[in-house]
Amino acid sequence: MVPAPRPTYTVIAKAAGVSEATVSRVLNGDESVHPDRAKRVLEAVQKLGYRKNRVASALASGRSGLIAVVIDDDLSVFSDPFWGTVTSGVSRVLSENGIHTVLMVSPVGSVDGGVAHYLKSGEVDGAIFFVLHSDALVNNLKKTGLPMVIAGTPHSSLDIPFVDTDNFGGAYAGTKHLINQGCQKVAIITGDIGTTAAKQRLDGYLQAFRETGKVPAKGLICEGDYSLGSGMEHTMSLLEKHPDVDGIFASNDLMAAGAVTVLQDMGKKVPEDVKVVGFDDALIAQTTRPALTTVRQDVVALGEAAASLMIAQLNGEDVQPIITTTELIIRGSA
Amino acid sequence: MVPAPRPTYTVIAKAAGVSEATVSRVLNGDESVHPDRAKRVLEAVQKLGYRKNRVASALASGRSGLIAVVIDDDLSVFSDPFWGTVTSGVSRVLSENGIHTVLMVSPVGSVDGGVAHYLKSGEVDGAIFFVLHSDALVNNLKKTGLPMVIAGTPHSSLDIPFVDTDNFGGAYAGTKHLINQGCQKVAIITGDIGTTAAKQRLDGYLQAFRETGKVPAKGLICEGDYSLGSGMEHTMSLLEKHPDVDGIFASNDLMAAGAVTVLQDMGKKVPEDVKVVGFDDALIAQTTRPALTTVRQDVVALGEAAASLMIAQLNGEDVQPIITTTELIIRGSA
DNA sequence: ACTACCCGCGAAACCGCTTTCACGGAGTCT
DNA sequence: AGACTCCGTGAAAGCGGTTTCGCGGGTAGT
Repeated sequence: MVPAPRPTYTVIAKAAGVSEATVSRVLNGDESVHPDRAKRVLEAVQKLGYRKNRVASALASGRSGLIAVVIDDDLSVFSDPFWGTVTSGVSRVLSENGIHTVLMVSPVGSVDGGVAHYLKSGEVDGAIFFVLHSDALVNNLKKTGLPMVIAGTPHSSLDIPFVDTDNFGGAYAGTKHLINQGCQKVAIITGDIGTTAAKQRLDGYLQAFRETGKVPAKGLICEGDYSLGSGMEHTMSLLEKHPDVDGIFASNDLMAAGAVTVLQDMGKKVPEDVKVVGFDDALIAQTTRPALTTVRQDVVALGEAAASLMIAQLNGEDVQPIITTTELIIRGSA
Repeated sequence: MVPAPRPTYTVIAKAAGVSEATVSRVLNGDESVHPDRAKRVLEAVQKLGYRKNRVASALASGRSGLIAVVIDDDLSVFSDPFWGTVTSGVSRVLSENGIHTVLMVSPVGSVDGGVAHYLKSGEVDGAIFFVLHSDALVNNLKKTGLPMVIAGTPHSSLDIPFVDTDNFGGAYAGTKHLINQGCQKVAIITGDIGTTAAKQRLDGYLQAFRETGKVPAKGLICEGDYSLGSGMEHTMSLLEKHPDVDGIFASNDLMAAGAVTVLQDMGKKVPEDVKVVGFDDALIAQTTRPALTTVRQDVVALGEAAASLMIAQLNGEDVQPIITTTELIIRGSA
């Protein structure tokens, strides 16, 4: 069976007794059409069940109604619920504005790869980047005038709008909490230090540390990579080199969970002997025993902020970076 | 700065000394063009850095090069790493085939909602559905001839290709393992029973149970919803009503993790007093103590299978449903 | 050598919508 | 009353490809 042929402007125009140009005006919210005619058009649209062909519309207008969400990585990032959640926040806000989300999960290595081509091809009206490993592409793309938003803080200081969690403040608060609870020797297990978020969290830790008047001993700063395994390994070597560690700030909950597990395996009690603070308030924070004290970030809000920054740009508005606040959630681990 | 205007067929045709029609033929792999001319075209394309405008191409050919991934739900589903992983598998395979993925995260309630309109509008060449709560839309869409793939088993028997994990077999194996380990009273915490996967897993459990010659006591079947919280609650009430439960099969790892946590909080030892088996082999399965014995499903493969089924359909091939196998991963919890 | 056929290729129509441009009529100004 | 603006509107020219159609020349058949 042949799918029912969809009506076109020609049909609507005829039915409403106006020209196609007028139909277009009405359908695009041009105020200058006489209300009576507009009404006739709308009725015809209604009656004939007309729906605009977005492809044709895109070709003629140069606006595709599509925004790319580019995740600079492979499967591993996306299997992290974090980005899934951000993405769905983005998708929801955009679709409320009649824009669809095109997903691109791929390493964005070169300025000349497939993703770059696609973004330059004008097929999308803008791009939102997650987990940028390098600013090269974004920097290059800036010249094309493509509206962009970066989720996470860019490495270099580009004047491209971005949204990010207050990593510094969150880490500061988390570390401060450990200190306030009486910890004398607080270590940090950082995330992948190639990411700005990890650096910022480290800075927050250092800041809190400095305020105590002490200098963080070497060896208290362990460079992890956000994985469960790295949380475990670093905790283990930490206990060897610094058996008197009594506080660990982990840059995410997964590593914090790893830390708790190892600590307990090594006979340390949490939080009595060693206190642990995580970051994210992921689900896992609730399943460890004791449950994790952690720095909560509002992930959905992050996605929504990214989307709204994009919408604002598409509307030609000036935009400022958005930093979302964190909240210290106190549970059993510290 | 104005973005460099991209060359069009007109330019390429002129440069290669052929007609636009020939350029189109060459670029679409029409064999009938003389090799020499084809070569000239290709050289011109190369030299001028030509890239086809997919929008124009879509309008003229009626093929958009876009596949929709429709997730019939709100944010909650996508925050589950499971679907994020499937999605990235889909996205990768599709993009290898020059197709982009449009993401739609939205309840697909009606046959007449926004998502339905979009899918009917011809903007996408096909649709892949996740977490279908109802077959209504799919059934309706079938008439339009839109190629579709369902990830997960459809509720009714539609002849729409689907990909799914062997839920029944996995649950059967998981339950059987509990029984083989000596469990006398095995309960199940199901997933959202509105999903076919949850039903199939329940069936697998029942099958294993029946083979023991016993009938599962009422109250041993707890209707959960895949959330951590429901795993915890059901385990709690289970322990009240059936203190002698010695095995729990949870329909996913999240609930299994909740179960383990609660069991331990209530003073039960896992696996000595109660054994627990999960499903998915999600990351969380490795972070509980003891780590979860669970039924692993290959999530990436599922996404890839869905994508390849779609590609096959687009190529006009006949396709059969794909059921991917599961594997019992034995860890500490059972 | 003459007609019939096939094949590679270009001209031109077309996909469905947007947007420029110019026109006619109403309203304004002198 | 005549000249001038302003405004709503339709005709038509694109947007950048794809595809049909038919032409001209080469091959084959008789």
